[in-house]
Amino acid sequence: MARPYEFNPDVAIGRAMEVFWQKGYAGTTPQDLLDAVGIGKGSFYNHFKSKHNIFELCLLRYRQAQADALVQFLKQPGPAKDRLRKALQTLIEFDLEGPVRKGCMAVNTAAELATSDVRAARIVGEMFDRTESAFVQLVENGQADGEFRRDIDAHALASLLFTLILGLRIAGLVANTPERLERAIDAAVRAVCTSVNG
Amino acid sequence: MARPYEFNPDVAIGRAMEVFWQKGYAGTTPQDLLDAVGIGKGSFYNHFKSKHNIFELCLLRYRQAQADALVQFLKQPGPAKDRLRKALQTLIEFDLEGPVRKGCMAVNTAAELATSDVRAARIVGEMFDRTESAFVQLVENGQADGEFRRDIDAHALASLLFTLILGLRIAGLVANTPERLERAIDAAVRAVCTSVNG
DNA sequence: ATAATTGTTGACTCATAGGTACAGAATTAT
DNA sequence: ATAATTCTGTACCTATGAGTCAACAATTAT
Repeated sequence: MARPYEFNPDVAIGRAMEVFWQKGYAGTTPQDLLDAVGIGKGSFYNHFKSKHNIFELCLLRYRQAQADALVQFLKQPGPAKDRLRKALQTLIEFDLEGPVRKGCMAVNTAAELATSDVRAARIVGEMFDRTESAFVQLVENGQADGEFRRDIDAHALASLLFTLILGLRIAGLVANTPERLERAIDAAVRAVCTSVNG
Repeated sequence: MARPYEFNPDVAIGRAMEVFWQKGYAGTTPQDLLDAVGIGKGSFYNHFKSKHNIFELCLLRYRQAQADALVQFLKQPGPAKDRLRKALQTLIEFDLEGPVRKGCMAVNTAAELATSDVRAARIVGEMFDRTESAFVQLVENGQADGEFRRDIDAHALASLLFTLILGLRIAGLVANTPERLERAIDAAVRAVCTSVNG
């Protein structure tokens, strides 16, 4: 019973997300968003209320997409150790592909806004919690199969691996070559898994 | 042969550094800096040229201070394993103390500016390189003494530990409790060191 | 066809970002 | 005392940030 949207809000959020992801919150201007989304200022503020509001929507979208991707990844068949290595390897390949290093939007947001934006910090914190939980699963699987060492608590190993990922994503932002990242991954997998020789 | 400064530029840089550290580059306004430094606009731009220029000075100052602190720390006597654990523990205590979570200025800068500011990225990248090198030393010591496992290359272990630190500093930004961080530290130390029972 | 409702456009606003320019103050050399 | 030099405070400037508002367009209910 009214005029319909001329744009798809979901698509708009996806486009805006890319901008925030690359430029950060403070670094993104309304004009950036208008250009990316391709609508006028009136429409923009009519639908999204404020810069901060659309930012939250973008962050939630990012979290959702990442959670899905991770679950998807962990569903794969095969030994836990292989899945771990593959996950980490895929991650740094993603982070290092292309000329522009966006890193992880959640990590970037933590660095920029954790101090000042309680709502953003909460969203990121919950995402971190969920992600770590997914790793607990992986580790428990790996321990059950004897691939991961059992002398260290599964939660502790998961925290280690998850925290390592956060570090990888920061390191990837300034890395010129993948070497450091690959060294870290290699050491992590070897340090966390039992050594099987053949 | 001219009017002397009415302020100490070194002190000014230290104050400005605190502001950038907490609010980020884009999030810091000229007014923030003037308030923190306590000088007028004319003086400010006369001495520091531009916001970006003083930011670089702050980042270099931060790097210097951190490098000194780390070297200082690694000079301490005692087993490498203890120094490692103490270093990590001290780090998260620093990051979690007080109500405001500033994190690490280099990490925050990487997250905010690595994409867009080549000069800042270089400074941060060099700082990362130096820090990792310091860890190589520690690991080699530890391996020589039989405290650290020798089946993983010292450089790889150092990369792992250094990357973990980056992750700890991100995780600390949104952590409500130190538990996750302590779990990660505990797992890391145990995964990297040989187990000595008694 | 018209009313009611909601989307769209673009002009407009106010404050601030990020600096510049310049007049005046403090110092040293002479 | 004065000149030369450099610092300091303040007014000023332009562009943009972030958003509001009013007129107009498109749709559905009746």
